[in-house]
Amino acid sequence: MAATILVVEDEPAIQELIAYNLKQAGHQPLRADNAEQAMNLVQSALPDLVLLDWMLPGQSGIDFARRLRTDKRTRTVPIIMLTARSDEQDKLMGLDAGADDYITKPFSPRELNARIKAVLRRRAPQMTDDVVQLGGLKLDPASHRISGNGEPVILGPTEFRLLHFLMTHPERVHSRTQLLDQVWGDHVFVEERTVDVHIRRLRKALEPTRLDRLVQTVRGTGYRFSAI
Amino acid sequence: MAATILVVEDEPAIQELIAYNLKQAGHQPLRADNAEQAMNLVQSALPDLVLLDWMLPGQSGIDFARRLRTDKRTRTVPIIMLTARSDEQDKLMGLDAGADDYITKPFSPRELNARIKAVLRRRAPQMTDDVVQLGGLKLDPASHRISGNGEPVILGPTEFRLLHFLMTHPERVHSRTQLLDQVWGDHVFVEERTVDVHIRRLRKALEPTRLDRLVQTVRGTGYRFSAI
DNA sequence: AAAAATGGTCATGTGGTTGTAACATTTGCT
DNA sequence: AGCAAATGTTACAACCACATGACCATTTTT
Repeated sequence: MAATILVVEDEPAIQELIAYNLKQAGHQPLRADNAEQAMNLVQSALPDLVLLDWMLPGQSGIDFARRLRTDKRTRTVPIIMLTARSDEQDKLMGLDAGADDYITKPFSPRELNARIKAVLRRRAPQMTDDVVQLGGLKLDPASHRISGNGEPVILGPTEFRLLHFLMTHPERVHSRTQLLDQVWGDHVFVEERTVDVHIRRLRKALEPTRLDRLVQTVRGTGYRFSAI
Repeated sequence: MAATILVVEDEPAIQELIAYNLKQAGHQPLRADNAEQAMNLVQSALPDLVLLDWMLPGQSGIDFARRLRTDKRTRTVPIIMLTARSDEQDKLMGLDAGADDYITKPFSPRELNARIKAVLRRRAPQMTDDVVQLGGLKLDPASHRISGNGEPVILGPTEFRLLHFLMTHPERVHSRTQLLDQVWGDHVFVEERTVDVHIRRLRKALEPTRLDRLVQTVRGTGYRFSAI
């Protein structure tokens, strides 16, 4: 897991409860009481997921969701709406505003965690700690171990994240820019060609297991992980 | 086990019965008839678990649970709700207020003990008295003794708790923050690097048995206990 | 009260990690 | 074939994370 999750909730008790549960589940909660505060936090550090209360003082939750969806940088951040009403209309509006899921209060911590995991699995699988097994390679985020054809593979931190992302998004080409955004993170200023170097290091580490062939170059476009 | 368990129950007969059973199971019961009394007890000595009656005179059980969850110091204390109703709605609200489990009256001592053990194990496996044996290391919480390959290992209190946590959560990387939360307690303000020092002390104590290799560094992420 | 144990912080050294540049090689195209 | 663009490969310097020992304050034991 270990995702950074922004909680936008004006009720202190509920905010506290949610933050506590997120921490227990291994996430890192960021808190905001209103949309403006949330916007500032998003500006400085892009969260991996947003838990957004429907009813907020000032700008409403839906408006905030729409703003997130408008900006290119924040467009892909998953959003889960928290709502007190179980009204179908609200659900539709929330989903229309770009929410990935919504939870009706009151909800149990168990349900919250389940939905967060589901959304992350769908939108950012490299954030979960599910074991990824593909083409003879096995990557276990929890124990931070990799094995290829049974043999252990040793990687540096960056190569580990890179491989994890590639394995959770296989059979599709990623441009260098996309890889920088996803693996290095937002707000990082690094040369594009640096990706090449890390791809090289990754391949080199995989060579002993002959699994370096899984990391493929697509000339003019980027790189791809393919088990086929 | 040997946990300190706070029983909040207004019915004297039931309180007595529960306290007796807890004592039989090796726990140390603290008793309170109402929320205020319970709050005082919690203030003076933090229990390892709270058994909380749903129906209380004055402040209700749920409110008390919420108060426990709000205060930083008591946030992590597991709560088991005792309820006469078997209503599904109540179950959800109890969990929402932060309860870890609930038992419907009437219940058998056996069921109570099972749930207590389960909650303690789930919430904090390192709190139970079960002997942990892994990779040639044997840690006995009850006698507070450790042996590596048959030879006794002497540890300070913090190193003991650290090793206990690591051994009950093996094959998985823990960040310094997680270790501080789990081993030191999350209301403590300590430098992250302090973890390094205690890892060092733990390793040093394990060196004579050559078992220090079980405590592994995962650069950029944290530490891992691995018997593999 | 003295002695010992414990716990947290800091300074320092070391080795791993990272980004970049420079050069080599491959690829696609005319 | 010859050329230009894209990618592979290597070397390296700066940086960062970790290990380690020392130190001091505090607590516990004697």
